[in-house]
Amino acid sequence: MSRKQITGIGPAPRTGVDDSGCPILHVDMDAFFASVELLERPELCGRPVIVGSPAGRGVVLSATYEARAYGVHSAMPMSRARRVCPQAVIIPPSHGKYSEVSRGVMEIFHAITPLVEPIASDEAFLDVGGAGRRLGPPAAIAAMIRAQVRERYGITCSVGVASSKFVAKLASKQCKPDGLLVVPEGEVEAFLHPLPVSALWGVGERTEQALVRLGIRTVGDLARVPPATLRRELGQAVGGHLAELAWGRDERPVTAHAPDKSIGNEETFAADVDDPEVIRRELLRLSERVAARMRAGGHVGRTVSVKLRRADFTTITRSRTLKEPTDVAQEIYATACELFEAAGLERVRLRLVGVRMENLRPADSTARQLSLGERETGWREAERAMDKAIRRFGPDAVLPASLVRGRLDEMEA
DNA sequence: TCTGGGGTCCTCGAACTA
DNA sequence: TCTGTAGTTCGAGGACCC
Repeated sequence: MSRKQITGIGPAPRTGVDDSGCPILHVDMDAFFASVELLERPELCGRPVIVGSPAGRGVVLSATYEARAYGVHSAMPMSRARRVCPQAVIIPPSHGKYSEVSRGVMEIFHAITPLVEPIASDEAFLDVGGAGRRLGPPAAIAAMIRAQVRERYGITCSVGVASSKFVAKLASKQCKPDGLLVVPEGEVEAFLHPLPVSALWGVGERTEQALVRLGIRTVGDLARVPPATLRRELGQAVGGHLAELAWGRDERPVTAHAPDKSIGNEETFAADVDDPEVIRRELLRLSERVAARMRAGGHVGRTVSVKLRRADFTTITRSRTLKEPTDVAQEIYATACELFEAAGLERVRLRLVGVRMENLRPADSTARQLSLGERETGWREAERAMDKAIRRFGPDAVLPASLVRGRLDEMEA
């Protein structure tokens, strides 16, 4: 196979790489959070560094390649990470810093094409099909992006260049860290088929197990199975999707503005909790956070969903669709409490609670119906006033009374 | 060997509606 | 009016992603 891996930050890749049918770029920052931390602490370069909560329950958010060499990976429980790599320097996360760098990197992308689809703070798809005349072929644009990110922020990224999002994503993963990989249109199958099925987007632990039971271990194995068999074994959507991906077929366009579908917050307690009062207080805190985010984003939502995770990690969700959409924390909280009570988990030890709003729509497209007897001013206006105070004086400027009481209880304890 | 937090999407059964 | 059917919506849970 003749796919070309180009590493380093040269101005344009050498000739011979056929990137003509490859307008899609997937840019993925290397060990993003850890790299940002090293900018402030250059003395740690070359040492194993883990970003994650140093105490309590938590998982690894990011790790340098030196830490990964010991088997540390993201989402690994911190307690285990400390055990496999005791010499690692552990840095608590500072999300504000990462957001700032992320915004800057996204600006670099937007200067190249308006067709930027962010997937997370550290990766995005770009469609550079329309930028060729101005900036050159896709591989040259990819090299330029890598150079600019390194120059402006001192961190590295890897870029996959391909004819589709899915192949570009696999390509960037294959060339990590600090690499650039073009998969020419005519070589997609040769690139894909030797890869393990777990490399495919949408194949996690469960699906991989199901595929292995069918004797399918590589993407090539998968490609040889009739799509009808995959649909029967894995379901219509997943089976059909994987049958297409195995041949590199992925028609999804790069979409710059995908609307939010849900907004939620959840919290894992430092120790399991079975006191319904404490849980209700947490539901209020989460409802406040969710509602504030919805108002800030100009959303209202109709479905309130509550997530409750027991001490044994089994999780249940309960949801209810309201008659009218809302962005009012008190309405969300009242529904969340009803759902919690209806779940019958009072006095059950819980490790996590969450509140999520689904069925979102723009607030300005929704004429709100006042219910019979409802005053025109109320919680909605009070919460908007709270938003203003918080913007001016900080997040602790205004709190519901029960949260203030809760905080006092914590201080006294 | 203990599992965060923020999301999306899919499946399936029940309830509802035409 | 009752019954069966088919389509749609809702709710719960699970799998997956970063």
